[in-house]
Amino acid sequence: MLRYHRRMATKPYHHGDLRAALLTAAEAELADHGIESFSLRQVAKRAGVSHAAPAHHFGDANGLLTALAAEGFQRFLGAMLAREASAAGARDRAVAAGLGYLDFALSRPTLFRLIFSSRKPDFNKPALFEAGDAAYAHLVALIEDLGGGPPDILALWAMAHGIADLAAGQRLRMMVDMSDAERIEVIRRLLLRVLPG
Amino acid sequence: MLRYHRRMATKPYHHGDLRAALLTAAEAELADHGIESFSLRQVAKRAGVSHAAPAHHFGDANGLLTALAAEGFQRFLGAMLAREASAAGARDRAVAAGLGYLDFALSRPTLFRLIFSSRKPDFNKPALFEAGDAAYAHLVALIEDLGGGPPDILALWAMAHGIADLAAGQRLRMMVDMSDAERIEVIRRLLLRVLPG
DNA sequence: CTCCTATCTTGTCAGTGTCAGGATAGGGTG
DNA sequence: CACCCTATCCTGACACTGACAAGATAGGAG
Repeated sequence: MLRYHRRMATKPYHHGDLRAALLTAAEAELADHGIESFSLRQVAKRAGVSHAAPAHHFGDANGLLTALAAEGFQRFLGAMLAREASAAGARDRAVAAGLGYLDFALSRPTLFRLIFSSRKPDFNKPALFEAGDAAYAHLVALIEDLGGGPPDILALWAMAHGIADLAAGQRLRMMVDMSDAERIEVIRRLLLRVLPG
Repeated sequence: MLRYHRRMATKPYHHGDLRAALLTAAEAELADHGIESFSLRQVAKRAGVSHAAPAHHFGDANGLLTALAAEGFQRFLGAMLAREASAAGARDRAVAAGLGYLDFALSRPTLFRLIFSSRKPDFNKPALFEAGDAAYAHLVALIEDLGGGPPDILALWAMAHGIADLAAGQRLRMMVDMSDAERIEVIRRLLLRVLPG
């Protein structure tokens, strides 16, 4: 009884929404230390919970990263859709998607790496597979609206991904010196090079 | 004396060329388990040496990966040059470089990831910085031979890198079904889209 | 032959992921 | 209301990891 009241005064035994809290903590840890130094215990500590608490919600560390990757793919698609909202016509929409692709890579580089360059997430897990598939399906739809085929899909995807991945890795020194408007204009022209028609 | 002879019968105390042996062992470990599960002790075990032996040659784990990345960049440049050897003209040479870019990513995906998508290597270290710079300088030279400028450099680099990174991550299902000749022809056309002129 | 330095080993420490077993909360059943 | 049942969370333990300190060994310089 006494222990009960002392606990209630400080912190409840049951978190309430630990799963979501762990996901946000994991993303923060990922952004701070990178995927390669990712620590499950640090995530638990950041969420204010014991080191074994995540196991019940995600199984193991890869399970957490798999769930985070699935959520990341949704936000990745959201970043593209956000840019497309202010686009007129199929051609402009495809370009906007490419800009959204880059937006995501720049604003959340480690999440971008988790999604595209990590072996940790399990892509056989339905939640992640479907999230990734939805993003790809959207890309396909964009090209089909332009009357393009498989080679055009690959062209747009590779160009957008190449720019995004190099930018996420800070390999494009030439771009940090440019203003937002300049950068957008350069990327726009690059994407227009590879679009069909 | 007795211990001495027993040692010589099995394994010498001094390795002879441990530094090189550790680099090859590290690359093998990297290919087997990926960067994110890379273990310095496993590398030492594979090289048949104690777990603290690498420290003397590379300082810490990141030091080993930095040295490996520098060597990787040289082989990366070598892969491009190998393709360019059988090319006629500046235009064909730029396309060949892109094919070599992909060759490297497909034959050594984890080394490719170490070079372009990892935080572990220290790019301030001269050996690595210069190796990476040499590869970039070669790319610049290829475009300048074509009379292109900075946007054209970015265009070729982003397209080649996008294809290579997606392929290294096994994201291009459409390409595994194709023959080598088909794949080369598709990539060639993609690269020609972004070259100037 | 002696010493000196580079090289490699052994031993130890804190930190990590995962598993087993125990504690707690809250809801459903009698 | 009393009971228990399940999901949730914690504590403790184990093997593994990277890093450091101190000792052992080899081979060359003097």
